[in-house]
Amino acid sequence: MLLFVADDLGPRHSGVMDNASKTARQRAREEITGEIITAARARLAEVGPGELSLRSVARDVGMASSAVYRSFPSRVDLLTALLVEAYDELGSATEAADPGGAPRDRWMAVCRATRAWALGHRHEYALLYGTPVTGYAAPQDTVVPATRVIVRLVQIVVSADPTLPQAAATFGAEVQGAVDSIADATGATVPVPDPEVIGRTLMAWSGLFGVISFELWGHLVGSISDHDAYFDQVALRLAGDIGIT
Amino acid sequence: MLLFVADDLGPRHSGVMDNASKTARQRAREEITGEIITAARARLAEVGPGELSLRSVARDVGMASSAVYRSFPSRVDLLTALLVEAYDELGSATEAADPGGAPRDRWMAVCRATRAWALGHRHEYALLYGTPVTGYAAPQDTVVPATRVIVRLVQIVVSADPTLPQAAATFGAEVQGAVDSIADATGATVPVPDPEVIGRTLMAWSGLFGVISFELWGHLVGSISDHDAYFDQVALRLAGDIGIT
DNA sequence: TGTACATCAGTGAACGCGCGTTCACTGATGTAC
DNA sequence: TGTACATCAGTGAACGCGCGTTCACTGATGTAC
Repeated sequence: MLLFVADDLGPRHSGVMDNASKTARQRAREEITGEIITAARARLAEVGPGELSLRSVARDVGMASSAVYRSFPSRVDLLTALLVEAYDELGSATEAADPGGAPRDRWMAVCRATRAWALGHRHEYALLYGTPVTGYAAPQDTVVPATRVIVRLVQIVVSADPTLPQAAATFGAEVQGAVDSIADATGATVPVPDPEVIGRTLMAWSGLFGVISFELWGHLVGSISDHDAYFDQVALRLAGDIGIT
Repeated sequence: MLLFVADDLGPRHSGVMDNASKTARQRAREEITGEIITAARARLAEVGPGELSLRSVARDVGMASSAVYRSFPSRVDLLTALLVEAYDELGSATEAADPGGAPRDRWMAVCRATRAWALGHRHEYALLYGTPVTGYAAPQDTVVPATRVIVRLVQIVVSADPTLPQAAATFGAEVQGAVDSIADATGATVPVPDPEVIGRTLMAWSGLFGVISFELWGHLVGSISDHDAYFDQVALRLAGDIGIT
């Protein structure tokens, strides 16, 4: 997964000033930047990220297309902002859906919430997990929200049982980068999980996105009649794979 | 998965005439259509399917853009032809990679071949399994090659053991569409597998595409250091899930 | 086998479009004294 | 508190681009007699 480091995306994300000390100009600026992002996300209900045009967004907001450049230096910066927002919203949605309690219930709830968000925001999902927009490389120096869901899943797996029931440990050193990232993301407030746990969670994670993508991109059409039931069965099986029963 | 039914895509695919009875015009026509497809696929080495333009292809072939319309009535028909070619090539690649013998070896070989093809043809992979190109719905009345890989996988699973070792049967009626499709595709030359086998294979199948997509779209960057080893471990685990040990 | 007409492949110009980005501008907001 | 200048947000026109598709055309290939 791509990991991001916070970068300056304009006042909206810098968040160092309290509202009182902001000038009217700054507040107006943030507001309009917010409107642009809102309009852009609304646009994503209709078209995919590759087709999202700055001009159409400007039109929806009711301003000259050139004015958008006061908030975003280019189209890809707008896309980056959308990416960050989407990761954050997905993160919030899954965290809100986590009921606590039995690991299996937590696991299923988070999986279902992820799918529900994807179904409800297909183009934003595509922005995050679909074919990357050409000419656009998600900047290394962006944000951590990309890790929110996986971090939560790892916690659930750990809460189930740190000693995984499966036979041999199969994930080792090649997963160390993920271990480090997650340690960073959780700010070491949580014991850093074992590479084996991370490896298996990562695998379940990509399996989860496999099913969701297949459903979303129409690859189940004609094969599966009850998508909800199918998804639940897959999610259950993924849970079993990582020692949640 | 999307299933296609053969449709007329011009002389190249109709294949009813033997070469002798074709006029020079028809042969020239097929040749040029082939050149267009070849050039278009070459173009897909550079840009994604959404950015593939008819004019760029015509330029590469060295003809007027309007001439392309003699072979394809519109841009999406070109895309459809590419889709069919790509499915076919992936199908051939995986079938060629199948060594026969032990189910586990066959399974791993087919999985690795799928990944290798994806890594070597990322934009064609994206055309098949990535975010669908906007405004483009793969026509219902197209081809069967989309099923070639999954059919092969099902055969491998069946060859391993028709009575799956796993506990409860979890896939039932909702998978009947897939059972029918696969029965159609194999032309009933093979006993139609159980819904349970199909369901689990389908699940492993989407898991497979989950890992491949994650790798391809850059979601493993910074987390996994050895992509080959990681993939093998995932493929092995998927094999275990469907009773291949 | 040769001629007369019909068919079709490919050309090149054109239409109309929407795009990202730049730029000189105006008017309003902010700042220093 | 008031004035003079600097800063900045948003405008509207423009640049240059590549796109999908259409259309009247020409020359070559095919067909009927």
